[in-house]
Amino acid sequence: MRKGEATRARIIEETGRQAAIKGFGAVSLGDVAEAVGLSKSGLFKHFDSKEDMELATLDSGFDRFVAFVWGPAGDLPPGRPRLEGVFERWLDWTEVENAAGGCLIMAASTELDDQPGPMRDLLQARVRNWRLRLADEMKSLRTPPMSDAEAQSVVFQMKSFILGHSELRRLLDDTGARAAARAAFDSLMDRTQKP
Amino acid sequence: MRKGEATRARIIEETGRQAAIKGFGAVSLGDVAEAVGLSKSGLFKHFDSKEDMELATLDSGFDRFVAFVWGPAGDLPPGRPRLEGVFERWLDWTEVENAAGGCLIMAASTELDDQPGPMRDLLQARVRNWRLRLADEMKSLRTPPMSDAEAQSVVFQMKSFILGHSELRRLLDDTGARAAARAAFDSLMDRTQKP
DNA sequence: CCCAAAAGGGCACGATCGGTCACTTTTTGT
DNA sequence: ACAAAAAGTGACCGATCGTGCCCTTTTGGG
Repeated sequence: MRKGEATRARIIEETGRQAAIKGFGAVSLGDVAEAVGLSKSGLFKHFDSKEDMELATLDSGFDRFVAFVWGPAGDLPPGRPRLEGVFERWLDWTEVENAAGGCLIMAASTELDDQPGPMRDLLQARVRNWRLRLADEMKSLRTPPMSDAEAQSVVFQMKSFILGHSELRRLLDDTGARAAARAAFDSLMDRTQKP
Repeated sequence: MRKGEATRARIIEETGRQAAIKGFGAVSLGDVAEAVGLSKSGLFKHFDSKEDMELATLDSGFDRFVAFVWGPAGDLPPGRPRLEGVFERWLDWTEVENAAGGCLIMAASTELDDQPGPMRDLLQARVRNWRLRLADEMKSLRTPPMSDAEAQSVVFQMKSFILGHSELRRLLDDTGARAAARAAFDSLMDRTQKP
């Protein structure tokens, strides 16, 4: 049962890559099967249906995202250094690590936000959880800690700059995207830290 | 030749609606034809191909966007009042005017940013143009006017808050999305106006 | 009213869609 | 080494995909 897991992982990886480019709705089983060197029917030994495959891809994609972005930041001291590390890795995630299609989660968010179902539910739950983690970290920026409402407001702006950076970089081919995002985030941190 | 134009407009409207929800790649001619009460072959009397239809939809969608968001702001005095009007209408556009699937342009931006072709080219050109218009307006916030670089930085943040608002509202079902976006934008305008 | 042009329907095409089934090959635990 | 379980194949299903062709209906200008 070892071989199967490896194949399953390869399928998930390939599905994620294609979904980030074309969107989940435009990914076909045939394309994935061919890219991964399997027959279409071979896919069904690892997933019950296309939706099952998509759910596994989204869930695993989120795991990889959190590990990539938060992982290295765990070594940094809490508060601003850690938040800056997270922001930097987040930028890396969209423009370096996923050079082909950008961030799968971001693509899925705008694709699925108006389509009720298990995919949207999963996405919503995990994004909410991620924002909570960020908000918690925000509080340690000040003593005494800021209110939940203020922390959420800062998280909102942080995420906004990530989204803005992605558009600037991926759609508008603006090489200054990273600098723009970093400047906006630094200013936000300055304002948040001091009264 | 009057009747045809009306039908063409209905097709474009329906295509835009569906594309905002499912993405352009997942819109089928059959679905559009049925929704507007035509046969599939009837569509081809108005468009040469599916891509032709999509291009017309995106172009027309952008026209409607600019008319809706910028139109009413033309009556407001230049500078901050006008920019606040634009921002407010922009929020309306994503959550009120397009209640079903949100902003078509935003959906298309994340879907097409990694797919080279005429659709991406059109989108890129029109988004760039829109940002230039905003940047021009930004300059009249201060005397003497701010630099191009600074104006672009403010536009970047403004657009970021629009994107952040959309995610908060449409994916996370957060009713405080509008307040969060407005607060962030107000703060940005304050900082930009004063030295 | 008339008639050309525009608008639209019917139908079929090859390709591909997600998915099933029976079968063969490979891997794995013992 | 062997049998059971897992992994993978190929043929095939009904439905739908985008599109072209030919026919009928509707429309609008003279």
